[in-house]
Amino acid sequence: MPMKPNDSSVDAWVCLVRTEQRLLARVEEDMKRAGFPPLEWYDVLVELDREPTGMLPQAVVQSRVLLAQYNLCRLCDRLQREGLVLRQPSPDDGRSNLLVITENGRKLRREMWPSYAAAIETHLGSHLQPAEAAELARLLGKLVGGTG
Amino acid sequence: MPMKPNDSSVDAWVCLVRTEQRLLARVEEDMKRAGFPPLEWYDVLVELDREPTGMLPQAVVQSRVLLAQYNLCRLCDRLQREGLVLRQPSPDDGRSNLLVITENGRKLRREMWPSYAAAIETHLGSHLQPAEAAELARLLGKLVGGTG
DNA sequence: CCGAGATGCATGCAATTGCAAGGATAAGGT
DNA sequence: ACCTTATCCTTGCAATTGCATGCATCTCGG
Repeated sequence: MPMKPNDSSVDAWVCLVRTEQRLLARVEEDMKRAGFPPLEWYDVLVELDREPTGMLPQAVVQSRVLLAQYNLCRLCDRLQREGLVLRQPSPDDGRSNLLVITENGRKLRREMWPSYAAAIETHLGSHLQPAEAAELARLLGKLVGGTG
Repeated sequence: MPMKPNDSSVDAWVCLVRTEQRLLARVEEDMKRAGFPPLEWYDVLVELDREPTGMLPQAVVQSRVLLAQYNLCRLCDRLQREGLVLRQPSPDDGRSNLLVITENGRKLRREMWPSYAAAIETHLGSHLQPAEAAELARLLGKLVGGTG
């Protein structure tokens, strides 16, 4: 291999990708078996539900859930079709949509959480001491700076 | 089952998923800018290239790269179409395909690695001390046991 | 005010993925 | 041998994603 980055970096990279994908698949599978929609739905709903007003511009949600713009757009189509969110023209900016969570949306998010939390506990929490989980979060946090 | 909102497990979970997705997107983007195909291609090619014989049953590759069976099947279709692998009927098992890497496949893998290694270093290695990367890998390794 | 460029959103089309089903072979019990 | 069940691979169809583009609006310099 021509280049020689720290072996430990490559090892960490492989572990990171593989572990995340495995765990995410397991958690998603648990959620699906419980009859719930994909976790992306939860991600969007929880962002809106947290807001005191229950609404956010689509672009803000997009930046928080790490989805491509066209992808969030179509995800919102689906959420809207299911009556979980509404789209309102923004009074501040004629280009922007406000995404508004509906009562059904809040209800679904609330119902998903116990299963989600249980799956996280099963697939992650039960394998780590709290201090280890905190250390993991700290190390992961060091990786997300700027564009680097 | 109700859950404490600030549980360190949940925090670690969110960091894990978000960080992996961010970093993977950045690395894939670098690779694409360098004119290379998706990383899955690399994953399959490297498994075969590592084998002394340059071949493995499709099912073995599948279990290593964490893809659904129908997904790996179609990925192999693409690799075969590009002349990077061949499919041979297995002499041991009439149901099984042997995936064989071609000279072009080995060449592509070899050419991808420097860019891949550089991207890993940029997006992960440069943010962590070697000891931190090792610790990260260790913690992640604790998460993948059995079915739990 | 005007125009150039940026931003926020939507959509047509092609590629990829998920799902369900099916065909062929293998393994194990009777 | 026969039947049942499991494994390995493939494929049709629907849903989702990626990409390029288009449209309306906003921002900013003149």
